[in-house]
Amino acid sequence: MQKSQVTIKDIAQELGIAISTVSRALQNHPRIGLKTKEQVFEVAKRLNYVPNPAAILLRKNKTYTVGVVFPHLQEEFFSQAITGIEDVISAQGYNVVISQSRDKLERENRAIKSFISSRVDGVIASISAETTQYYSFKELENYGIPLVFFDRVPKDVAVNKVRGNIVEAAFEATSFLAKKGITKIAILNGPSNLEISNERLEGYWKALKSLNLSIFQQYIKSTDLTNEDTFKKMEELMALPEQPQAVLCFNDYVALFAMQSCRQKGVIPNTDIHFVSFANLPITAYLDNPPIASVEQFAYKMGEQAAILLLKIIDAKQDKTLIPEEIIIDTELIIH
Amino acid sequence: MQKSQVTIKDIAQELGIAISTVSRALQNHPRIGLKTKEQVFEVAKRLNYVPNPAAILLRKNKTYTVGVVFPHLQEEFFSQAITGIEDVISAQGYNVVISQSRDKLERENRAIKSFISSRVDGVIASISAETTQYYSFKELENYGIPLVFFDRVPKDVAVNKVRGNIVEAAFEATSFLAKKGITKIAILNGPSNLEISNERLEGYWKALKSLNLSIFQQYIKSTDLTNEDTFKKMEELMALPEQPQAVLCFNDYVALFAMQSCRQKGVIPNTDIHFVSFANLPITAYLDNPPIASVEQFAYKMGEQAAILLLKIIDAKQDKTLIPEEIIIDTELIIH
DNA sequence: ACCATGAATACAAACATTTGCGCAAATTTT
DNA sequence: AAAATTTGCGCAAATGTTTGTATTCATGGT
Repeated sequence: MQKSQVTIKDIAQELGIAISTVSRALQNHPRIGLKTKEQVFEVAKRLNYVPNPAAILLRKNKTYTVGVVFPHLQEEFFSQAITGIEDVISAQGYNVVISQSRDKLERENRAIKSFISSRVDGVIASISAETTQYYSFKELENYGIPLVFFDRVPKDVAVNKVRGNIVEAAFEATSFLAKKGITKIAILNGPSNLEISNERLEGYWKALKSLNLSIFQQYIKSTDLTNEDTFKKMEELMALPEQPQAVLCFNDYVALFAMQSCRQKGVIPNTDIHFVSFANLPITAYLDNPPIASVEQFAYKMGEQAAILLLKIIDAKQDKTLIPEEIIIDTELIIH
Repeated sequence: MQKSQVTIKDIAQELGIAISTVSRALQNHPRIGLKTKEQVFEVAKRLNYVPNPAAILLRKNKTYTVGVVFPHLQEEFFSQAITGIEDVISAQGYNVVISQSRDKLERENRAIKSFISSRVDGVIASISAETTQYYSFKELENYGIPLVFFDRVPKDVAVNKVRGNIVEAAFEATSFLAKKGITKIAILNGPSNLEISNERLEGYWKALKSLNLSIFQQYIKSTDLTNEDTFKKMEELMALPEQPQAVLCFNDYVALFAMQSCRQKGVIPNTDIHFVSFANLPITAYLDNPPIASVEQFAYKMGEQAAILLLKIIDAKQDKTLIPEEIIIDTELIIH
């Protein structure tokens, strides 16, 4: 009972017409008569015809597939984004293939290589914590595969990107703390090769500056996003002679881990040291003692926008005049 | 600089040999001379040749792609499993395309239809909370597409499945509570069309029985896994004249939400009412007050096993004598 | 009666690859 | 030295679909 062998040839034979006529009929081509079309559709349904994607792909040179490479699926920020991407993409008849870099450059490169050899129509990428050069992404460009960066984007202007308004968000978050009368504010940032880390720092810096607060170099830490390093950097902050009263964390996961680090040292999170972070993930809703505020980045919406942009580029692929686009999604500081 | 057009024809032309020779050389066919092979590989590398998957697919009728349809990516249990699947699958040169059913039957059906029309080589599925009939899955079978069920599996014996030893786990979890001297143990289960719900109930039931504890019908509740319903069912439990002292929850998410429900009513989780759950997700590591114990199901390992099984079936596809296999992964009760 | 027009359909090439078969030349066996 | 086998490679068909061009047939205008 292998139905999969039915081709347009079978339909053509059944009706005694040409293969090309069947093909055009199925595509609703205007040059095919109405009755012929009806007959074709009837037979197609009866024989349980399913078009062979390989043949279509071969002819059209299009896979109707987009690749997504993100650092982690486990992080809700990314899985929410994927949901947004999937919704948009699949509504247009495309498929999504997902790879995780696990913040390793080597895995990221492998994923992209695989995208190239499977000839995806486009790629959405959020670079790994290790990525400092963009060789693989240049390869994509060489093969003419459209690319949209997501959240973790390169500094480079000449690329398509969808990102949050992080500088503004960090400014707001820092100001929020300062307005509570807190003056000793530290930042537990991400790795500096990620532009979103620099943006956080910039917003933090601007806020302190505008409020005439002094900036201490010791209050500025970066974690490589591993739990161990986050733990260590938080300990360093606590060990300072002037322990900070608040910490602005790279994201909720960093915040949660930093808070654990606190507890181990007998420091009570959000009482002794206040935490504010980025992402505002649903899991924080389950906590009795979440960060006192978190920047909502609307991951789902960001994903949607990235997908829409990518599809737009794919559709306009022949148009070489297309210039790279940057979409910035506004954030919102949520007080818990 | 569109390199993507390089075909074996170009390589053949460059070397002045036949296309078929190039094809065989690249496949390391024994009938091709060593020097020819070397030349072919050299030119292939130089021209940056990438095989066209569409053409291969068309000839071989194989996509080197497997479809995965899971209820949610957001749930760490599933994203961990996907990581396991991805690791195994991609090591064998396959790709993974992922769809989320969001616990909706209609989305599940759509995903499977899409898998059929994109001609995936196999499917791994964890059924939605709504699934009671398996029409779509039967379709897969009709098309001869191998299928492995994962975690949320049908009762049906005649299917391939990978699942945890849930009856045993529920028995252990319930016994654990009883041994603490707790006698009034409720269960906040998942929907009854999921076999894993029934298994939990069975283990719960057996444990109470073996300990000579009585079973109260009011202590047995099912949630449809939406937060609202979980909330409601937990409230019902609390409103009972004999409030339970402990609740065995379907999974960590249900537990966390039930615990929130407690707090709203002024009931202190794990003091007034103890919680034990399934999944033992990493997020519980971030909580100050997690369920007192959780059943580790080794999602990553389960994913690996499912992928291994699926690949095995794909490889043995011609062998019609293959009988459905059931892989059971042992669980472990983790005390927090 | 003749040509132009247009509709409806047929023909065939093209897409990139695999593979059965065949044909030489080279090597081994008798 | 003839026969048999092996080695190395080319030819061409086949996979299922799309699409440019050709063909047929009828209609209508002159």
